[in-house]
Amino acid sequence: MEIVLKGRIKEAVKKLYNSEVPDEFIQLQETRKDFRGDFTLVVFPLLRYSKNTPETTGEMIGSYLVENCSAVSGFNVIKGFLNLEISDKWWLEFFSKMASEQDHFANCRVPEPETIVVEYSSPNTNKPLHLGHIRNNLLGFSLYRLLSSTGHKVIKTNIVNDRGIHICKSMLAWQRFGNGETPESAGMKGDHLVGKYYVLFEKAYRLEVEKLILDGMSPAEAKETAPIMKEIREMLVKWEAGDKDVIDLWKMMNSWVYAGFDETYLKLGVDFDRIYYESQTYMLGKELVLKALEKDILYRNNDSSIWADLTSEGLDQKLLLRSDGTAVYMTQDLGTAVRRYDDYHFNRHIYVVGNEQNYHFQVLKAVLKRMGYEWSDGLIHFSYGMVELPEGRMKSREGTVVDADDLIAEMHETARSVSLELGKLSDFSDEEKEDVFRKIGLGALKYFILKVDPRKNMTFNPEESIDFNGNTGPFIQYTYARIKSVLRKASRSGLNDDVPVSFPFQALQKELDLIKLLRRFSETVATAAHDYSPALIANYCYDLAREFNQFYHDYSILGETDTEIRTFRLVLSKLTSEILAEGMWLLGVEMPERM
RNA sequence: GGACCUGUAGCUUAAUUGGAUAGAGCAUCUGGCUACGGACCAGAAGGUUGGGGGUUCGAGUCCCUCCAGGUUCACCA
Repeated sequence: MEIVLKGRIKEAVKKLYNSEVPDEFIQLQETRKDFRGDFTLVVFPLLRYSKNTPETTGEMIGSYLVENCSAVSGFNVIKGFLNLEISDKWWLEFFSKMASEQDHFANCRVPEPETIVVEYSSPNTNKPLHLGHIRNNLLGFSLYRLLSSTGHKVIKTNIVNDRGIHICKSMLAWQRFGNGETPESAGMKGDHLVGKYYVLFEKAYRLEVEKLILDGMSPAEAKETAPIMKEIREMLVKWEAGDKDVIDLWKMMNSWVYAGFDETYLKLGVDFDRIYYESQTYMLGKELVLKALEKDILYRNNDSSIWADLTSEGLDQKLLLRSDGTAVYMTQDLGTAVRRYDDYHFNRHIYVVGNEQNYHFQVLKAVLKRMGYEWSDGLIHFSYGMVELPEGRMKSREGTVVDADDLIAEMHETARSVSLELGKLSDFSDEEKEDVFRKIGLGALKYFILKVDPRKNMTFNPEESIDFNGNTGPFIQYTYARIKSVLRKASRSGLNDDVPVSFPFQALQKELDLIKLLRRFSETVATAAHDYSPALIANYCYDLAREFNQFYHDYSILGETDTEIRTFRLVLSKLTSEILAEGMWLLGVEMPERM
């Protein structure tokens, strides 16, 4: 519609003022609710062609459109805004077409699909997933659905940080305090068990440091010389040397963690096409660095560590290999990027990683570019804000981390108690009930996280449980369930909800509002995919659910005696439920048929 | 100190990317269930968009400058 209107407006300016207007001067937008009309043309940019007042220019273009464009039924001009009214007939025809389409994403497909790698999750194998990971996973997964819905080929990947000194910590603590404990014997999820030993290590380490300080050592020196720290370093050296005992222990404990992660991923409803392990890419990174050194892209320091000088790009010196020749974080990320390009030849590579690593990704791009990889322009850091608690950042050492599994369980529990209090689902079996509670609890959590601008830090207050009223996932799920209920009742009564070819009656305001909102779906999906913004989808779904609720309260659906009007309302309801489900699907939220 | 990000009602937040009177939810107050589901709807109250300048027909949005907060600048990952 917009395209047609824009063309006509161009035509109008040409006829009326004998000038060609560039596209960006034709600013067409949806009319605000408080004004009469459907689309609004901002006439200010056109004044240079009309050489007239905004009001007169608006009047002239408006009259032209009413005469020459059948869809435009009227207009009004307020200040410099030309509000165009689209005929009900046009809206109803549009609605019929949309309701009969099988694939609601058809209109948002991009003309040239790309291959896009999305990396998300990126856990460490020394502790369980927490609330920050939940945000990461939900954003990553939703980006995948958004981008693939617009026609791109998207590969979901994960990079597992499975090597390094932090991993050795839980291994050592398990050796020392574990007595052969396993997830089975402890009755714990594997990742939680390993996390427990990580905490035990930190405790033991702190004790040793405190003792040394008491003996008169400086804090810095104490941290360096604590015996347990020494053991850790020895263990890391053994790991890198491939010592059988250490490697076996590492493999065993990692397998526990992976089993635990898999369980959490399954509960969250996210998955991956390909998992990369740092332990398998850091060697490639080392090779790349050494090769670049030969080409004088990098330089070697006196102590034989290797650095990149990025001062000409406005960045600092960056270490790429330690003096002892071992790899750092950046080294392995260089290796991972190159390997992924070899694997997929992506057009874009999106890293879903917290904003604390903004600098890291600037450097990563710059170094790859310098090494001659032109595709590094396609690396995108999707940077999101931290999840904080009311008292500040989550600190694993202080035990203030909100555990992912615990939170999911709590949401499920809250959904259960709210539902039971409302007396719902009394005819459901226990399993059916639990499944619905799970969907609602998870829906509340996902929506709560995805509806906010990813760039912003968000605070999560564990004391106040996530709302189920207002702008929330359950509100949208509820609206969906209610529509489904109406449709069930209609089909039991043998009422028709097929798409009629035309609606020969005058539609009411709320009905038109709903149709207008439905029309915006494909446009919203396209924009959200382009801007990497699941929040846009979330807010759209909320608007739609709200609009439907108003419509629902104002007008009878099943009680309407005129067959055509009732059919129309049934189809309208059905289409709304489909679009709601599609939108929430993009966010990874499941919709219960009843709740 | 350098770089980057954020600041909108008491709280959580939106604003079609520079458009009209800044829009919602929570909390507070008022009204509405014999209609197809009240996890709802309607209404009231709540704002100097952190402050100040600038750009123009027009600024929450762009530029400058302060203020506040966060992140980062590691031979941690």
